[in-house]
Amino acid sequence: MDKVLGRPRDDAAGPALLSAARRLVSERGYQRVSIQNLLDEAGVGRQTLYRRWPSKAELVLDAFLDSAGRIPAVTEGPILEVLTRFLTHLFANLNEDGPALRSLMASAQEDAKFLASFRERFLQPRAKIVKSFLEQAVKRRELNENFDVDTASDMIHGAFWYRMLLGRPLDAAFATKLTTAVLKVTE
Amino acid sequence: MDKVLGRPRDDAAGPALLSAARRLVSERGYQRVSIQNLLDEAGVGRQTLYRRWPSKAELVLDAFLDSAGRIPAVTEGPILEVLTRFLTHLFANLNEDGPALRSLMASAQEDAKFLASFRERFLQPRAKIVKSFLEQAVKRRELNENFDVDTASDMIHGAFWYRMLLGRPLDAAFATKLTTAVLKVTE
Amino acid sequence: MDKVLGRPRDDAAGPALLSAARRLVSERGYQRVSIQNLLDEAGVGRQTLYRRWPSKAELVLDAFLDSAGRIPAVTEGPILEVLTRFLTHLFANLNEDGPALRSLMASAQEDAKFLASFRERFLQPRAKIVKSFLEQAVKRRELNENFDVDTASDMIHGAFWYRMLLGRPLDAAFATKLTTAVLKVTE
Amino acid sequence: MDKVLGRPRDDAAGPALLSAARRLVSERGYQRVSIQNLLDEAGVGRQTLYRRWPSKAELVLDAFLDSAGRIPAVTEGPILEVLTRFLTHLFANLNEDGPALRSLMASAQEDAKFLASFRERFLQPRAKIVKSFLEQAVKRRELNENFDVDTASDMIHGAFWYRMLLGRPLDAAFATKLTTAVLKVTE
DNA sequence: TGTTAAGCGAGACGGTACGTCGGGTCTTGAG
DNA sequence: CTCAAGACCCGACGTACCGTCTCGCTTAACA
Repeated sequence: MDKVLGRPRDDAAGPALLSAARRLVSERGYQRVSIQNLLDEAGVGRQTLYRRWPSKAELVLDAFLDSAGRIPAVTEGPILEVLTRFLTHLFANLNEDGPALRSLMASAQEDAKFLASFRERFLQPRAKIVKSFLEQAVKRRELNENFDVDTASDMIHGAFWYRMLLGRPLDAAFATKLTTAVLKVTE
Repeated sequence: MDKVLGRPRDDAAGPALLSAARRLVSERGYQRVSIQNLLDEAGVGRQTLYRRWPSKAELVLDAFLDSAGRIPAVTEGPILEVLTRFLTHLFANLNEDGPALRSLMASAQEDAKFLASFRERFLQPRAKIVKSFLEQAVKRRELNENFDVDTASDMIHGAFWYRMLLGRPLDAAFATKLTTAVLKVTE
Repeated sequence: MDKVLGRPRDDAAGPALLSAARRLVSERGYQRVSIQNLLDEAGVGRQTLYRRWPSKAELVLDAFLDSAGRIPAVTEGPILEVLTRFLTHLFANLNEDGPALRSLMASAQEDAKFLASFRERFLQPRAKIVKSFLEQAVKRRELNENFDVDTASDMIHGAFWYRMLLGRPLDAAFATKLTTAVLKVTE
Repeated sequence: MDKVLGRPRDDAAGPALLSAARRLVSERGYQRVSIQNLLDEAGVGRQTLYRRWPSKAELVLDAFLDSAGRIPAVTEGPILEVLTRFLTHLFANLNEDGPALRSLMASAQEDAKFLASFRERFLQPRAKIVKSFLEQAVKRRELNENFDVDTASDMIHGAFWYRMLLGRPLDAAFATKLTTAVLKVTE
């Protein structure tokens, strides 16, 4: 099974492209990195990239996919603390990756296929974490059973993306204000 | 004192470009409209555009600037109604202009100067309307005096931009949910 | 050696451009043919032209390089006849290619590098033919051994270019007058 | 008659443009001087130029018209001397004006109307001088009565233009060689 | 003295061409 | 079948000129 004819794929090529993407996009910004730049940096041929990703956007998405992904999703403690801690860590990571994420969101606006990828692979997983926090809090009666988890999630992610896209700072203070405001809803 | 040397600019050229931009971008989408398309549609020379706007993005921003700007900012009635009414109208207008606005937000992510324009000329004026609603409600004790107007505004605009950028629907139902959630804060 | 990395150049593209250049320049004249016209006619991309030639002038030079090059350089017979026959054929060919050659000479006046190309690749080879005729005639004592071959060549080519650049006719009659005058020098 | 309504033309504007043309074209070369450069240099409006000349080429032609025009057409002495003296002076003047004249000849190749001007106003007058030398020499039996004045003139001017257009030197030595060769014809 | 009309500098106008750049596809020979 | 290399077609971009036009002002001759 799994007959593999011909020369096997170079296992190093993919990672080389991912790290090239991370490095160059962090340095210069998404738009100012051309595909040729990535190929040169990774020492890789053109087709080798297109064999693995359909576009620059998808490659860069993969390169930054684990951004803010290693956030310790500690569930213990009151929901206010849990959420604030999560957002604080999230925001801290954005100092580095924020610019790339903004560019990815921008690319998604002109390419429906990429928007779908971006939602499914990046945004929804992060939304689910927040929703699960809230759902657990509802379950253990910390939040009212009528609490609108979906809208709350939209408001949290919306507010943070909105500020990020506008180039406004995201810090611990804002994390606190945000969670406080969202959770007050059920007070 | 406002020296007016040389042939005066053609008063019709600017509007012609603006309406060309509005028309073409609405039809085909921002990315699929080239500068040449705009020139042809407006019947105008290349320099005439570059004399007035530094980029396609700035022109299109101007073209869609009054989008959702004619929304009846009626202040009367309870804040919940006022805000819901405002957002419902706003969302209704976005069926037409939404795609263009998404493209403008995207352009702003790769061009700091344009982001500044976009914030000052488009986003902030709209944010001010919402904030003034909330401030008036605070003043007349409809909302608690500790109500965090700024964060509430970020959550409202954030949630709506977030949904729009993700291609999710913006309708009256969401307007209601959103205002309800935000205002519950002071209950 | 002669490393051949990457996709080889399309052997058809160059000839397609050359024949497009020949066809269009002959029809409309050099100035009225844009680079885009050539690309469209040849069914070729922009870079494909710029990869092969640095300018329109160089391409057109190549296209007309063999113009008047297939002239039967028959050496037999008295020098007067040889030269007259050569010039008559040369002039006959210029009905078609004259306009292009005039444009090339014009282009050469504003571009030193192109002038060098034009001299080396077009003018000097043609000058050599005439000089060799005269040198052979000197060698076989048909012309005086003091005969100034270089100046004679300048006068012949000068007279013909001068008339051509001035839009005056070049016919068999002029060929005869010219050779007669030049050769009388040693009578 | 000659009713002159309206503001009279500024007598200084024409000369200002002529001298601007002379100065700039001598410095940078014809092609690298734009019409705007000429206007700026002359401190003159666009329409003021176009009211006087139909094109840059015509203006520059006027600017360099008297080039080599002040050559002392001394008729005395043997034709060889007369002609050599004339050409030597002519060539001496070309060190300065040669580049401009080459550009004018180039412009004439793409513009039939300008070619006519250039012939009539520049080339023919100079050709006439040479022809009159030769005709006088024929009249006084210094040259054979069958001497082909027209062809000789073409060869002289042709040879000198040819060398000039090819960027080859024009000096007293060449003047001598040229006249010697041409006049040998009747020996 | 006031009117008329052309000239003036300035600069905007519609066009056209240019050379560069980037994107995604295709095609070599080598591995 | 993959690899690096690099050619292919396409099309957008911003710049630079060109020759025409239009503004408010100036300069005379005419009324």
